[in-house]
Amino acid sequence: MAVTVPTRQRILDTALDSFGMNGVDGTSLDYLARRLDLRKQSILYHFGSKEALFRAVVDEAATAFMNELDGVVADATDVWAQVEGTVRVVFRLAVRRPALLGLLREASRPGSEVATQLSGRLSGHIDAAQDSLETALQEGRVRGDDARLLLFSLYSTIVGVATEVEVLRAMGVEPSLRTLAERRSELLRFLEAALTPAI
Amino acid sequence: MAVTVPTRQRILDTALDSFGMNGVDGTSLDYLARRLDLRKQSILYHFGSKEALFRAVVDEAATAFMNELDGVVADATDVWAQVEGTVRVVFRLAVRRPALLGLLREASRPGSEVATQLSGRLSGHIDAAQDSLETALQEGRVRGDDARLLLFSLYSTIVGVATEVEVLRAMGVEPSLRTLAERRSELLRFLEAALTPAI
DNA sequence: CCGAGTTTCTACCAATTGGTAGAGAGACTT
DNA sequence: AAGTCTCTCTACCAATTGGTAGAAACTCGG
Repeated sequence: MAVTVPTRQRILDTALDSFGMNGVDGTSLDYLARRLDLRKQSILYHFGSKEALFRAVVDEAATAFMNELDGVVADATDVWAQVEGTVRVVFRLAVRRPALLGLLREASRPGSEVATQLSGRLSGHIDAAQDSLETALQEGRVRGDDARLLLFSLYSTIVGVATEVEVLRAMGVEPSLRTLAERRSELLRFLEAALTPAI
Repeated sequence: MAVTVPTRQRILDTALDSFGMNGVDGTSLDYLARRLDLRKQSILYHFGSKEALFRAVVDEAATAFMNELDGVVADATDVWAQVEGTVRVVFRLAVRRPALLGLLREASRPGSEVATQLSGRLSGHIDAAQDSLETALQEGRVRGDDARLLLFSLYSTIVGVATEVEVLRAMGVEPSLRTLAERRSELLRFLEAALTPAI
């Protein structure tokens, strides 16, 4: 049986895709409506304005991202397993849902107004990760001083390596499933070295 | 004596600033003209189209970025000194010319058409860095396998930590000169650990 | 079958977009 | 003084932007 997706959800999905791939400014309501085989007024009926639509999409993206991470953190026994899991999740998203990562990039642009909103939605996860990193630091299982800044370095590295495909191309590596896998294992060795305490 | 900057250069500077801070789609020619106290037709006289202006700005940004890096690489005696220098340069830019880093981010967006152009302008530097990293790897002075992928990890980490201010804010760290300095030393320890060969 | 939501539509709108055509101003050469 | 070259201007333009007003379909309980 053909399950019909509610219009509101279809709009959210298509907007997430286009906002993530072409940017918010690079996406017009008319373009979205065309892709959805709708009139833009129907979009405006569901989400009063383009701004409001963007905010809803950011919320959707934050939820999707958290859901992906949730499974990982639940299974993880120690910090290193959490790092490995996060890498796995982010790289899977880079393949299956690049628009999702693109949207996070868009929403976390310096000076972005939705950034605070995004922060709020993710703060729970961030705090949890920070706590477990803090503990590992105190017990000497991980190298480093400041848990927050260490977490920040980890995040920047993982997301950067997974998403900066154009920089990679500039280095003469054509993005593909194989080079992505190589990138991933190189990244894991990199992070392991960065986190392993000096003997 | 008041040195008058040529109009063409003024346009480039203002466009670099606005493209980097608000994005290309978020910058209209009229807005640029207003900031320059000009009519947009004058902008179009100097750079046939907005596309062409963007390409010129990318070129300008690539040159500026390379000039900043040049001094560092020239003085650097070994790989670690190069890394340290690159961190210094990128962090200085994050303070003094955030728009420049913003523009590189804009130009290196996945699927960007100017990305190839940017690559071309930076390929010399990339190759040089890769070579010196390759040598260090072979001599065992640095941990790792693939010089290209290692360089890519390094770049992603450095630029990410220097520019992802909204993510940092999400972690409860308000960006300021002091926290920037802390971020920088944490990053250096992080990178040092990641690059130091196992004993 | 009927009325009340709910949803999507047509018909507009003012403002803004990037871009063209061509006039005029200033400087420099001859 | 005349002509030429460089540059900035006014005057437009068609297309597109996000958004409003209100009519037409739907769906569904009574």
